[in-house]
Amino acid sequence: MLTNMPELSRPQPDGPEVPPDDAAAVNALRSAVMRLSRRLKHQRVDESLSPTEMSVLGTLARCGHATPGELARKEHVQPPSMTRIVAMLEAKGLVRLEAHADDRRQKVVTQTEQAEAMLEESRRKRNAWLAELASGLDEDEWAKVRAAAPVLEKLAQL
Amino acid sequence: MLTNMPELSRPQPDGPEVPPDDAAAVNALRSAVMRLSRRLKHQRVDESLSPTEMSVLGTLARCGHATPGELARKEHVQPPSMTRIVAMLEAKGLVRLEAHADDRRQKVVTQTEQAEAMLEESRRKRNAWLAELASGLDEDEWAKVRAAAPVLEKLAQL
DNA sequence: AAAGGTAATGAGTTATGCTAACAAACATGC
DNA sequence: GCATGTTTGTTAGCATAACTCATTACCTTT
Repeated sequence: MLTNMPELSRPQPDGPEVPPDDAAAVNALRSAVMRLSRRLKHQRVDESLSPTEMSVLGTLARCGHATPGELARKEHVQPPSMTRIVAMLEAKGLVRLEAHADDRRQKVVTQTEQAEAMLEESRRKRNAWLAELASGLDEDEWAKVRAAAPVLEKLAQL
Repeated sequence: MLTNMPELSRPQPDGPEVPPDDAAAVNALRSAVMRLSRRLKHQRVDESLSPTEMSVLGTLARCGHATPGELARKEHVQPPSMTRIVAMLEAKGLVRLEAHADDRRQKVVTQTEQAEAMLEESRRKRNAWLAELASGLDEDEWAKVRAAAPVLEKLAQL
């Protein structure tokens, strides 16, 4: 079923033709992403933290620090939304805002130790949720998800 | 639940609860799903149709017809939300509501030809988007996504 | 020094889900 | 046959979290 592999990575898209297999894949992907995102909303560690706020903390954990504008671009959110999110996180003591060294317009957001602890708890809860979901998949299916996860993350950043 | 897990921990059985690989995978998956869902919102064919409404149309295209309650369960949405969505779709002429044959409480939702045409245009636009995204992935990466897409769809339904 | 561009923010609006309460149609007890 | 409880869909009201537009502060270029 997955033996044939159409060539997607040709540099120039010399036609809007897309193999039907890929059309079905993107169809399934879109539907699954929308429904999964809805369910993920209910899987919060802290009820007072929205999924995007959690995602920002995750990004900060990876990047170390970032300006609000950078965060907005990474999360695909408009700058005003990020302003509110950062303000909320600061009010909860999860991030710290400092002045930018070179540009006083910008600010630098860094996570606090409290955020690190919360992320650890979040990982535990996500793992529990994962274990429950994984019981509905066989090993082969889960292997496919695991292989695709980093690619999906890259996809979300493109 | 953890005991119900299939053999997820292959080579290193000494992990704490969940193998680190899987923890990283679910981490990446969660982040990617949230961000992708946000981007998908901006990839609408018809600006006046929300992602969930599009998803309902897709479900109808697969199932042929369904009652509002069935749709609510499939989309993981509460019945009142589905009522509003169906009403919106009917107002736009994309679905038709008929009386249920056996149970006069229920209604049957079917898509119209107009919806079929819109879905076709939607596929074209999604394919264009896919082609653009695919240019950022190499062939191997895309193959992983394609293999995982059906599994993700199953995951969303569990 | 002035003009224009960029970063962050404030205010107000919109979108989209939820819960609670309700009406109509079915199912089951006597 | 009728009363009682259950299921289905709906209505109303509300909460959240995003958006757009406008404003302020700061940088950059001329």
